[in-house]
Amino acid sequence: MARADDAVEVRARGWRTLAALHGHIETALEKVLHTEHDLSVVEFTVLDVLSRQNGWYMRMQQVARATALSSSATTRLVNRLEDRRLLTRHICPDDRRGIYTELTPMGHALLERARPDHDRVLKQALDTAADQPELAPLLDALHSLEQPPASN
Amino acid sequence: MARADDAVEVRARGWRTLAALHGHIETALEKVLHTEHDLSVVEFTVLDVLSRQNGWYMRMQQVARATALSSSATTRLVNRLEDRRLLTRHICPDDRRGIYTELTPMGHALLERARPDHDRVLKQALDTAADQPELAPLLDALHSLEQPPASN
DNA sequence: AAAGATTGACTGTTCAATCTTT
DNA sequence: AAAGATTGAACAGTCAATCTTT
Repeated sequence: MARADDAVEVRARGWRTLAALHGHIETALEKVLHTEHDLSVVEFTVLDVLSRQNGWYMRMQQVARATALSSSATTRLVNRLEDRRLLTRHICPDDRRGIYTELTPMGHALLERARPDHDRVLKQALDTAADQPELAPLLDALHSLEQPPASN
Repeated sequence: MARADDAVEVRARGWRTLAALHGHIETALEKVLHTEHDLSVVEFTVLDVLSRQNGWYMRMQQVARATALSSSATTRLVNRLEDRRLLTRHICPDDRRGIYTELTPMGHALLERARPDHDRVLKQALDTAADQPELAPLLDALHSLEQPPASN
């Protein structure tokens, strides 16, 4: 009975499961990135995202969206990375309100040093998650995701 | 070429997608729960988890695991909720190191007041996520999750 | 000595207010 | 006036150290 509430319950359970898996992975990544490379997960994410911009630039707002952070948190995050000489800021020439960010060679180097640890621990976290059978549908979905729209 | 790296790339893309979806939902829930009920998402989660314990009790460590929080953050979280008279602490009688927590009637009442907003915004967030076709496999997986092992 | 919980010091995040450019 | 980015104040999180109980 109470069949009408089923969809609500299913969504809530799905969300709890998603949040649990996310927390499990994030905790594992946070630990290795912080101890080995003095990077938080969101800092690694920014380096990774910026490394993918070839020939174009992201503004602060776009970085904020890519990380699900507020714009003030993004300012401070970019400050930290700039202070460590991992990226540089440029004023956007055709709209001087906008700020472009770009990885330095040091930023690229740190990212590529951190990436193997990131990838290894990500695999570990997914493997241990697979021990909980109720996560199986979610884990299956993760590796059946579409390629992002190819740029060439 | 570089076929051996494919699995690594697939996992990394899956993780980015999962994190993006998680951030999208969490931001939406955070906003409504905070403005309407002065609750953060993790505070709501604790109330929800505690409301499911009927006849037994969770210790602090279990609350910490359920929320992917450190034990010190859990202590402070439970402090906040206790200060608001939403739950009570009991010393575990057979092992006086452990602390049990239990919702008060006020805690139950707030939870049930907040739940409709939570459920409505969760549905909204999932619906707008469905506009991004690359999230489809993940969203499908969410509502095909198994029932947790029934207790009766 | 180890397990469970808490406290202190520090870092990072948010909201609201501000400053600059359009 | 609105958009983009930054700053100040308050709050929430982590790690390391501590206290109590087993």
